[in-house]
Amino acid sequence: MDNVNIKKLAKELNISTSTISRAFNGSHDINKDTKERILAFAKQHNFLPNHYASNLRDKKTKTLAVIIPEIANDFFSQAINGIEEVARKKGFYILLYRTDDVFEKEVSFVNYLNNGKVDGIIMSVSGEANDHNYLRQLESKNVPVVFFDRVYEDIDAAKVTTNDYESSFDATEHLLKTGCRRIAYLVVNKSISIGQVRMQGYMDALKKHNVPFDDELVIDCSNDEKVNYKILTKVLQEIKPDGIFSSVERLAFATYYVCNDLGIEIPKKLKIISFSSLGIAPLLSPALSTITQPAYEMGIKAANLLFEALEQKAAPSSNPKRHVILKSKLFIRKSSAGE
Amino acid sequence: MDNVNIKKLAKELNISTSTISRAFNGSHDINKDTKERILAFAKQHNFLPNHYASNLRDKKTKTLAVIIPEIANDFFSQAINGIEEVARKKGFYILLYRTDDVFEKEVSFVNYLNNGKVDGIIMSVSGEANDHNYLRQLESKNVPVVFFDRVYEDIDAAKVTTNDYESSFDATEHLLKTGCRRIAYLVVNKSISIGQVRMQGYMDALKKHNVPFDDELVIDCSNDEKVNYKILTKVLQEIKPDGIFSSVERLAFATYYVCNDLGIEIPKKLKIISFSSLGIAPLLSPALSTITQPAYEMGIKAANLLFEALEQKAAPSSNPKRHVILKSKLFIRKSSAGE
DNA sequence: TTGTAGGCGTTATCAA
DNA sequence: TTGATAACGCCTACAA
Repeated sequence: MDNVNIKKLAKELNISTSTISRAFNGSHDINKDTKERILAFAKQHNFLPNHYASNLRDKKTKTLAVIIPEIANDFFSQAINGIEEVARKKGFYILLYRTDDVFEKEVSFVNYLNNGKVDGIIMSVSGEANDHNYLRQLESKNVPVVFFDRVYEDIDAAKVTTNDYESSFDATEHLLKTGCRRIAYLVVNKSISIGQVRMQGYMDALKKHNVPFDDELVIDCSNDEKVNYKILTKVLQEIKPDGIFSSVERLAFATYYVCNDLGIEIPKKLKIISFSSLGIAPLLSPALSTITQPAYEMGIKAANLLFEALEQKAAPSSNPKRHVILKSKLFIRKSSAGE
Repeated sequence: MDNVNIKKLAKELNISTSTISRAFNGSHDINKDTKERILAFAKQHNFLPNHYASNLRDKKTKTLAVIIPEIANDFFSQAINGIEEVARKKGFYILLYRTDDVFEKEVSFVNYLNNGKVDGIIMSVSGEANDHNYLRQLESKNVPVVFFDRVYEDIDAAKVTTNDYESSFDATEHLLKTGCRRIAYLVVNKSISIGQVRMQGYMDALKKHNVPFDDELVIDCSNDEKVNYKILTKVLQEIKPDGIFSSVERLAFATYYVCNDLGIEIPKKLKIISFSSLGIAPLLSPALSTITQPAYEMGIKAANLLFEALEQKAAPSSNPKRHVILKSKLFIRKSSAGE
């Protein structure tokens, strides 16, 4: 009996398809013995109701999409862990998509999802001042979206972020207190909201301490490691900052490499602090000071918000579109130590 | 016009559903103008053929499952990148599942997939001397499986691994040449095949250099960081190895932490080398010597093998079940430097 | 080049 | 407690 389906099973068992269906769907309108007999026989024949057929009937996919800029990154991989955790408990599947920070990929993938492929979407975005209609179309199809970390302000969806402004302010202030006066701000994409918020914290801390803001010290980097290496080499040689506040982990690493090669001592000649979820930051040479976001918890929270929205959809009452802000932690280590 | 489907579209356009279907499936049996008119109208109404309905007809899901022990790990996240890369080009979706190295989760997830949910599976396994019938059932349903890195030898599927034996041999020999005589082998699960192969390389290198194998130096660790910390503290204090060969990145990090706390100097008092895909290994204090597997390439290769199998299924001719072995690279850094 | 119609495998409704 | 049946949305063989 190849390619078992509910009909063949029904024939074999001399029973109707509906009863079999009931056996699999936890219905109580079924005799216990019948149910057991069916499940045993089904197991023996390696049968499970076809997921796609069920979906077609129910319009529930039990699947959610996770769209993120990168996977090989401690922040995002920990966030995925959190999402996975929740999804698993709910019996949901996870569809993963990586945008490489390319806005067009994000758009094209979201558009693909616009056909009932998933029940909901969790994403960390890759664009900013763009046309976000592709997301509004999802709304119109009742596919809830939850943003985490990198969000679009103009889209009315649930959001999970961290207290980026405060953290940036504190980190910058910390560098100032250790004596830095020329603090470079490293960013990958100045224009995205998260880059802007973090920069605002940086600027306000400077202001508070009467250190003039210098445009030259805002270093716009790329996604290409080699390009970043060149940019940073030039910065360290020519602009000569005495402190680095990196809004992205990757750029802190690049700075370490450049310092190694140029023989610049950290923290003696240059102090560094960075947003980073790297677990082994204490093991770096020197140990890296970090602003560490609760990546795992953010994933958990984002998933929970999504499930709230999904359950709302079933029984709408309150507004599940909330903005949750979790706190990052500042870890001061050797890389930004004072004398 | 809410909940657009092919029928409503047909009515609106005064055209049959088949023609619309043709417009979306690259059929050539359709007038160019008609096609354009349909696609334009569909786009305007935000319509895309329902994925689940198409699948039900075609029995093709355009989806593949990736099952791995962990996500927040440089090796696996890079491998996912490779898989994603290939899948994207083929227009496939990726369903991600993490087992946490728990065999039961692997079994239960694979069983869930046994209902036409995916076209194929790529996995790195989490068990060993177990009953693998749950995988054989997939075979019987013609769902191809490709293993990478951690494989089940007894399952006849395509496999992608690295030259673990050689690498382990070389790494151990390297430690011996720098003067180590009491080299501890750190492993998470001795019994899984990859742990065994790596250990064999270790043992054979010892033998070649006439260093007796000491069972006490094989350290079986756990998945819990705290437990590992305790185990390793005890090992370093009581068994006092002069070299560490770690089969898993995580355990090398744990060793670093313990050495920091016990004040054991690396590499002076203890030399370390580890399997690891960590990009910033050179930035550790001291820089970590690594055996680095081509994680990304392994992902690419695994995905390619899977697609070969899928295409075979369509037109069976040769046997796509192959075993590809890629080479790891040894990077000798400060952590295992001689005097 | 286009249209008609049946069926993919499941489940909910209704009737028995 | 069980059974018959229609419908979910799409695609393809066949007819026109």
